[in-house]
Amino acid sequence: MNKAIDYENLSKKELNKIKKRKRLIESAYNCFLEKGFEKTTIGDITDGANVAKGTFYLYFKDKVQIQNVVTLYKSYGVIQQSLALSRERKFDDKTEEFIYFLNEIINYLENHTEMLNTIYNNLSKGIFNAILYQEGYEQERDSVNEIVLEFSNSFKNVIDPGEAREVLFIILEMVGGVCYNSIILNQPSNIEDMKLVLFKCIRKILS
Amino acid sequence: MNKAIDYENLSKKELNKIKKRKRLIESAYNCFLEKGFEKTTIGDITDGANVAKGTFYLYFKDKVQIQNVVTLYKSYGVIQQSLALSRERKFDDKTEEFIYFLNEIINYLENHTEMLNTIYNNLSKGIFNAILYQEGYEQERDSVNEIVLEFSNSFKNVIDPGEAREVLFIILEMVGGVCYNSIILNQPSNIEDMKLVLFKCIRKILS
Amino acid sequence: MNKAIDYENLSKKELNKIKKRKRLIESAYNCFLEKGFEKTTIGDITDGANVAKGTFYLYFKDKVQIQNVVTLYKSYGVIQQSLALSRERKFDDKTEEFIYFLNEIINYLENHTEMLNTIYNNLSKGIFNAILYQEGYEQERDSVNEIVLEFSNSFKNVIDPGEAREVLFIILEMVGGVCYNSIILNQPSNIEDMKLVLFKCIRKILS
Amino acid sequence: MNKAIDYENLSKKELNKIKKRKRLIESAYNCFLEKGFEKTTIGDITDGANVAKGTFYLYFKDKVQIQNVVTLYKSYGVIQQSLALSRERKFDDKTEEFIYFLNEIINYLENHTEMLNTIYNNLSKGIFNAILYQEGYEQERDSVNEIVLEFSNSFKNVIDPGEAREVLFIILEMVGGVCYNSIILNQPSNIEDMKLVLFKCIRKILS
DNA sequence: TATGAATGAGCTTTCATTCAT
DNA sequence: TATGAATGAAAGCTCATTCAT
Repeated sequence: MNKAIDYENLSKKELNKIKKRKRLIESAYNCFLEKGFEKTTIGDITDGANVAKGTFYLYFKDKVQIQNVVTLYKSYGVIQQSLALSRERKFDDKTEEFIYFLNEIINYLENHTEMLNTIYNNLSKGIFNAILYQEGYEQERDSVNEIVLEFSNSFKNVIDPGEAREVLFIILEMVGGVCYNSIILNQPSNIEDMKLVLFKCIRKILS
Repeated sequence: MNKAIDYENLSKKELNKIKKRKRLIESAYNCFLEKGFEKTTIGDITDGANVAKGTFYLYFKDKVQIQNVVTLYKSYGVIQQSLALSRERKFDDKTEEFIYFLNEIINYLENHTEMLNTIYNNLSKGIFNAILYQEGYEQERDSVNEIVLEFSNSFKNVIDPGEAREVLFIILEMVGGVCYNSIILNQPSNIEDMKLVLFKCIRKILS
Repeated sequence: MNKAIDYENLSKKELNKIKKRKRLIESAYNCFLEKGFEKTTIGDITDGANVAKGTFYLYFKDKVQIQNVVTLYKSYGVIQQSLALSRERKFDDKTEEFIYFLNEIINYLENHTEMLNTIYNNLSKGIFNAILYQEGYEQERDSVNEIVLEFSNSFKNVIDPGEAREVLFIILEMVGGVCYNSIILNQPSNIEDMKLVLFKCIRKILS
Repeated sequence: MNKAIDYENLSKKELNKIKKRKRLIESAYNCFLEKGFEKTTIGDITDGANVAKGTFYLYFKDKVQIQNVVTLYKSYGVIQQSLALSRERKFDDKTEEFIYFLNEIINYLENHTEMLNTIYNNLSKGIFNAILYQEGYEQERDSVNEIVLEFSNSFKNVIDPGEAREVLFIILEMVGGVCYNSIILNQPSNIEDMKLVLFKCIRKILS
């Protein structure tokens, strides 16, 4: 069982907390999209989530933390979706499945530049980096661990399981950096050209 | 005489005001680059310009106005520089000189994406649009008028001088829009491809 | 039951809020009397009420709003007091009781010209007019509604209950206008002469 | 010669200063009537007088001083006008002429309650009191001295010329106080009743 | 846990007053 | 004298954060 959170054994109370946290994250995401990070007040977020202002601080330290979580949360959504699509295809080769999975992430971001502009102009703060290892991101860390485990298992023959986590993060950081610079800034060149090189590198890493 | 402001006949006092205004604009530009628009306070701007807080309001109505002026000001800088480069080349053909001038603007923006990201993600608010005709932008308007005059003279045989201003603004708005969407968003395609089409259109307008 | 606010069923917290609001109103009243409206700062009001400056804005939108409420509040006090005195007399005739009530209001204002000068030179803004129907005056509106109800019941035989509110306000506006002009400006003549005519009119309305 | 200021021997420059001062006073008067004392800024006053802001401080110490001067100035205007009317009548009896003069002042104030409400709710600060003897009111003092001199001459048989000034001021203060309280506050009774008593007192003083 | 009233630091803005020219 | 640019104290108002209930 690789579920980090065993939803079936959670009490009603605990489920309620998780739901409330999710409502806060969704509300924050909508507010950030609508009015931007600075113009969004804690009151806006709690109003949108239908909770009292004080409740916010039971779930998040401050506005910066929920911004990070929103980024992580939305990143995680993209990754989950891309993962599902790659599994559907029932690849024989794990490497090709993984490349397909990365390609789906990139496609998604290409088609959702509004995410790259509002939330993901902090893409480097997202799932791909060190925030995860700080306090206050326990729940997100659990979610990410599932993916790490799957990656580790898939490539246990080529990647030392003790280093699988690091390799995955290096790869995702590469993807994230390339997406932001290429899609948003067109630097150093367009995303199609970048993908060719990127995937060549990744294939080498996984061989 | 196409100088809008006759700097040589200005009193010391008037020169001082222009300098102080420039200091405020430069300070605001630096602050916006460093901390972003929202995080920048009026105090930050006046500190950086070495003037008292109240002084800000002698020159600008509020933070939004100085942001617009910063954009205009920096735009104007780019345009001046591009204009100088195109003159240096001593073109025989006015159209080719103008195209070269536009190309230099585009090159500059390609190489200064930080400007496109901080100031110029409001490119449409810049030199290319209607803010100029509102109150509070008198000085900027003067600067822009010089360029309009030169354009009008260069193409008086093909463009009705009474419409020269409008034509120039249409062209600059085309350039501005293309730069923002192509360089920043890579939409609809990369800037090299866009330039070919863009210049073809402009040549037709000026023939 | 004609109590708009059921004080007995209020939680301690709600009672506290009502008390705090009252303290702010009393403090504002004292400040306005002492230093006048313009010279009074929000800080003066909150200092006098022993609360933090920010707290003011939990109860009132701005200084103009609390001024209106002070006027309403003090008006309401006068009306309550006059109402009590008229009930004490145990009139058989409702009209005479009502005239007596109005007379008490006028007597009070004659003897408290300082109120007419500080607060009530905006008498027309007081209980007698449309502010009550704007947002932000909910609590005052409740208080006034009690009086309307009593009036409506007393004269249900001569005044259509659906119009009782309007009739009462017309009468009070007459009284307010007459008091201000006659007591303060002695226009068109002194208050004793005015009262005779005024009460004659009102008796006709209620017959 | 009872002219305090010899206008014919003034240089053009000095006349100009007097005119400028008058413009400031008139502008202040208009502003105070329009927006009230507090809401009026020094800038409003100097704009209305067509002078620079700094110029204000060459003529007046601050806003309070010009308010006093406006009061004095306007008071002086009323007194001059009333004086002219009383002279026109060519009374034989100096006392009756003086009473007539006072009556004209009162009539004027009755018919210009807007002055009593804006400027003259500080009537006691006006011509009738001690401000005159402070610094910064030299020009106004000169104007008042003319009137004192005339009064002193008229009643030199009944009033010790060394006390004439004081007696006149006592009488004017009586008149001022009565006007304000009776016209504005209707206290202790209406102005017609008050006048009878007032004039009886004054006749005794001058007999 | 959840609430929302209370707080006060910190921001924007105004304007009386000064002072170099 | 006259000017008006410059100042900075002081006001209004917002909002992240705390804490008693």
